[in-house]
Amino acid sequence: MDTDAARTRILDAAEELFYAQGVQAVGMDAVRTTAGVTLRRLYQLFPSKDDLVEAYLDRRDRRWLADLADHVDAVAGTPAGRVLAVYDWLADWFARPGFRGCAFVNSYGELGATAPGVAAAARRHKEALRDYLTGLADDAGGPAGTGVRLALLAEGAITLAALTRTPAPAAEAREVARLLLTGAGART
Amino acid sequence: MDTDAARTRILDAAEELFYAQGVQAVGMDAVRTTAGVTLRRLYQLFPSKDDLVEAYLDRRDRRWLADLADHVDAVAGTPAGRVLAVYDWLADWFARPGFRGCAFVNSYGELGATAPGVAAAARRHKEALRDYLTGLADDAGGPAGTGVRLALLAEGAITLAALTRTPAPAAEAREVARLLLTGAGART
DNA sequence: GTCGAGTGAGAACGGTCGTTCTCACGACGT
DNA sequence: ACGTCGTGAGAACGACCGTTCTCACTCGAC
Repeated sequence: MDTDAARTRILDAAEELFYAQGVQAVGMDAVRTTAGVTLRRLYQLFPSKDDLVEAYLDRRDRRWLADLADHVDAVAGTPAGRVLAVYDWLADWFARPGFRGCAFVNSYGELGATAPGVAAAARRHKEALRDYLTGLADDAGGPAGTGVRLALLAEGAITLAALTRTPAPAAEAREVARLLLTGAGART
Repeated sequence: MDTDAARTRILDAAEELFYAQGVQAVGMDAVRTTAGVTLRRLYQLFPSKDDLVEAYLDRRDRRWLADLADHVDAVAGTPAGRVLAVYDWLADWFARPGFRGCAFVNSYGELGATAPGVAAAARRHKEALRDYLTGLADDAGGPAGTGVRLALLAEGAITLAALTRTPAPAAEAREVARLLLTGAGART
């Protein structure tokens, strides 16, 4: 098995286990077993668990935002429709088996106080989401500040969907987002 | 020292340490030292760490909601003003030193997958908040479903305030809440 | 064929954590 | 005064975790 394949398998295993159980609940041995690589190889590619955790978050950040953007781009609707498509995608995500909230929020709560790299990764992720939503809001002609409010709604929906174990918060957030775009102050 | 005083000191220490550093990062020995009780006493009152964690969450749930309700009750305004006071209180909370997001969300991310008691406590807390906000929304004459949307906004604000380390999300959430109460569909 | 470098598999190590045990001491009933 | 029971302080125990080491083995270079 070449290096790239091993890297991918390790990151796949880490993501599956860390997301489902929390970082601290998963030992390096479990990652090794799930990935099917040797412990030596694991430490060659990721010299410490911290490195592996940050690599896991980095890859998930890129993939999550790319998946979201792909879904939005697949919607050939009005700019406002593209904004609402964000919450449809969230609803899909919430309904997927194994959904357990935002990996970054979870990791931040668990490790943010002691691992600066984790805290920074979580911040970067949320900033990227806010910037993306701000772009969509601007395209849709929403009033200034709509982007951060859309992010607020998405964030609340993710957390509440995780805790209540239903995708319903996505629809609620979508409805409020619709109000923000078409309501007082907005040029529809 | 009598039993009640020891209980209080232990819960104070547990809350301070668990909230600041995460549950798994704090050993029972650290709780003992901070509380100034003997290890034997600690285990007499809380037979396992799980018990201590659940007691910590239970007490925090009650106190947090009571503090919020106290602040809302201290506002002698209109019913809609009482709703908005929730977000003013959140802004206060976000600005307090040591603020690190919602203790329940943090604990859920860390332990929810393996500790059913923690997951249940987090769910109960969020349900209680949603019910409280629904009551306020009904008093203010908001349309049906406003309560859960207010909860959505509060949740997003808490998470984003923790990650961005600014109290600004509270003001954003307040503004959207105002829109929900006075905007389309609402009987002002 | 022989040598050497790298690999696979897992044992080993140092540290920490949750929990329990030891043991000397002090308060209290008689 | 004396025995007894509960307490305080901390050592001890078993388990686990992150990380490193050992060692037999494979495979390519000369």
